[in-house]
Amino acid sequence: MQKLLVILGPTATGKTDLALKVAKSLNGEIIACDSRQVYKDLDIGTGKMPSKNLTVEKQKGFWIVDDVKIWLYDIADSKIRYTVSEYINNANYVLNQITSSGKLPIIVGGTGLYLKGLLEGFSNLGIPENPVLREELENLPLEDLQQKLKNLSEEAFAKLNYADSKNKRRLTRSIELNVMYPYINKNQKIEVKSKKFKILKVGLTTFRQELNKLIDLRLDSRLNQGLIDEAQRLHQQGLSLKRMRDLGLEYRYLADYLEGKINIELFKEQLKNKIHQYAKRQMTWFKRDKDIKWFDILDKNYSRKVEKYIRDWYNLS
RNA sequence: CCGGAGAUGGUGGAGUGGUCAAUCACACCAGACUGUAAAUCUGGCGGCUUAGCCUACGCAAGUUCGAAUCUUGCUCUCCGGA
Repeated sequence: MQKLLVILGPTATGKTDLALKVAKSLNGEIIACDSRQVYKDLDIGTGKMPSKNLTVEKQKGFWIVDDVKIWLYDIADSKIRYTVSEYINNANYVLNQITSSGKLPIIVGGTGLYLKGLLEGFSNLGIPENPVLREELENLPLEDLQQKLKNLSEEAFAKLNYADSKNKRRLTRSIELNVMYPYINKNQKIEVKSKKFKILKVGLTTFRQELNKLIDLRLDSRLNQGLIDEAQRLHQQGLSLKRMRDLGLEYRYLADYLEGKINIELFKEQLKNKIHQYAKRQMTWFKRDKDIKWFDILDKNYSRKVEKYIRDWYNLS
């Protein structure tokens, strides 16, 4: 059976570094699984630009970093929202390419939803967003959205968990789905990668406090790499502040900074906190997946351990 | 040294006699999440033997049935004047 390696974990744990090493030794190619690295020109803030002095060659649809192909960088326009559905299509395409060339595909990323969608498939992918409906629902209060969904389907509302039943965005999507259900073919096939591939999931993490320290250091190094210049350039090229805020984390606070709402000290302080929180959310998501084999990146023998673990899996059957 | 303002929970900052363990925001902790996912949302957040009790709004002493809220003294901080 074809093998598929997945390297995942919260931000700032060195997933790509590990992937590059493994790709070299096992003749692999990397598929990024990151909801923000897909956007063209968001290089420093999304961590596409390696911090070490590695060679980088940008090509259409992929980068070559240190002689290793990394797919799914720069495939979207940062001004336009890209979503899971597109990711799954794009990633499937690339996955087939790599597989048919006989190489080892290595999925690297921290976007849990994208990864899950790719590996397990999603049943609702056939139903795209409905801009007209969304605009109509956009400014309704929570209670109205809840009522609308109940009217459409009492069952659908009941299926939402407590947190989601108060989440406008989820309610909107659920309404959207239920409006469309009568008109779609429910027998669409869901491709499930986990059945086609022999998958190894490797998780990289460490203790919260240590992780936070790494995040802080990384932010400082991104600032040195020219993070602010990058944002300024993007803004000049027409990326609105509003859109930057939607992109989250560095770009959200960069927008505040460019607008003069916060100074550099506040920028760093607030952003660091937000990235810490983000890392925590990533862990919350990944913790549920019991197939992940976790490694502590601060363990003295970390490198040796993961690399051996991966090699053993690769060489076995 | 004189005049003025103020000291509230990890932080900012409400509250000016009872319904205050104290609005709210941030931070923090935990969680959810199948088309915005770096997004969005939920719960918790003084302590405990947790339908109750204890300790708390700078410190101390008072007034009152009752004080974070009123009075007096002390300590400290900030602003203005010497």
